[in-house]
Amino acid sequence: MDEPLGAGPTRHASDRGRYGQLSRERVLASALELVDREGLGALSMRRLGGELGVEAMALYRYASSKDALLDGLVEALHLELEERLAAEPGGPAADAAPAWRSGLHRVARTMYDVCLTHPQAVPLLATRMLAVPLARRPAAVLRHHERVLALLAEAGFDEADASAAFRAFTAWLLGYVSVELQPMVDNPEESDPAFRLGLHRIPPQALPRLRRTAPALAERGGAEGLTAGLDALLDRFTAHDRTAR
Amino acid sequence: MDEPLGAGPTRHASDRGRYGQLSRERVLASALELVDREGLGALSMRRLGGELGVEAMALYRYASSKDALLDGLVEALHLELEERLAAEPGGPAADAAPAWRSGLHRVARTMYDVCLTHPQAVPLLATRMLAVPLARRPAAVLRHHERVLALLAEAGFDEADASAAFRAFTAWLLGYVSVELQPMVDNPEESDPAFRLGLHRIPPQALPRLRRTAPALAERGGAEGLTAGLDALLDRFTAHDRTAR
DNA sequence: AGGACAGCGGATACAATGTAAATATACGCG
DNA sequence: CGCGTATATTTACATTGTATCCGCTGTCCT
Repeated sequence: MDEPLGAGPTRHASDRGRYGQLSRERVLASALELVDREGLGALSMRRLGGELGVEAMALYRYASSKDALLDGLVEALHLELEERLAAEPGGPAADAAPAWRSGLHRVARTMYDVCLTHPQAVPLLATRMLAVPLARRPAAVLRHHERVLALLAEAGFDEADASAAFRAFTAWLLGYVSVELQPMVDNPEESDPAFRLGLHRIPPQALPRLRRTAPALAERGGAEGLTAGLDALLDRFTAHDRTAR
Repeated sequence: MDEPLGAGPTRHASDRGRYGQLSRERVLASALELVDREGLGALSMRRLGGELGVEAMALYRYASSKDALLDGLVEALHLELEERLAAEPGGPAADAAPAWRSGLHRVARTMYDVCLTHPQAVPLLATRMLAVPLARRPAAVLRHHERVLALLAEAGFDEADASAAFRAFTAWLLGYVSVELQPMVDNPEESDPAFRLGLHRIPPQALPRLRRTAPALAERGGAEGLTAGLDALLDRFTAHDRTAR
């Protein structure tokens, strides 16, 4: 850590090509990897710099602040969403559902999968993303919004209903992944689901239902639970002048 | 930063009865007030100490860490929920809905109101609260869970369905308040809703639906939107062996 | 070729934060 | 009164985000 000789601050950065190696993609990918591995709390500029073999301040060329970096992670998640959607094209639905509905299912399920891959990053979706005013959200997020709106338009919603359905879609999706994926993060190595919730040491007589239901609460609803609830919500909006379904 | 005179570190804390004034309630109330006024980012131990006329370290007697303090805020929100539920007793529902259903409506609506009063604290619900394992959550939160489970049991759900319905209830409630209340925080003084989203400077031809729908997206669904969606979700779980709706 | 130049990364510095440890103070009880 | 315990303060430190300035690297122009 000390500078033994050489009064001038020389000879440092010439140790090979640590020059053009950084890029926004590399920074964000490395940040996401770090968050996946050690959680959001481990993401600091110096730490991330260390991962990339670079000084902390170098990162500021690719994200103008830490908040901007977090927004970048939100963007990265949506880019991964787009990749996955493009990978599995999901042609005309096998089941009898209309195209717009299975389209929304596919978007929701894919987002669920993305979040399952990066559970530690989920809080960013529920907070940072919503905190950013619509127009300033990363392009990938806006494209995602646009895709959902297009599917809703395809369903024949007028503007008001589409807007309501859009908000319901977003709320349900974010709420669902938050509730479902966040608990998995904290005691990850504990396989017994009942124990993972720590239901031991709930006072025995107090809160009887909670105590009884706790094991079942540790179950996951999975992507099926997501799409099932989504259908329920969507039906509510389609059922304006016709009967549900 | 220097000590001009008086070698001994005396004469400081004798300036009147700043002694037994602190309490957990006062600390949490002051913290919540500060968050309401200036946002979560303004909540630091020193700042909060300042609000209470006390040094930062004094707070550690009432919250063992900053995270514990944030959990305390989650608790405070749920205490306020309980107060409000107790205040308006909400006897037998005026409408024809069964008691359990209007009970759930009331809980959801009241929580919505609480969040409306403290929009800056909403992110804590969606992150801190879910991150804490079930059994370690504050007592008020557990009582809230118990109440919801009791209402679901009253509805005749078996354990598995009650658990699924409980998760859906929580996910929808948290997602809804997050989506609905969080944007309101950042540009609070902007009354025109379209402008609040900053839909200006969306590229004109790109994202046409988003651009067209943006004004409608700025609308709020209000508590009605919350309960409507809740009904849709609950119906999905009641409709096991009977036809939907 | 040489030399300006723009962009990249490093070095240093600073203020703000959470918090551990030791210390001083106030209150209540014998 | 004095003693003990709960309460608050002081001091200190490591960690964080980030402003600023500087040297280095590669490119392009003449």
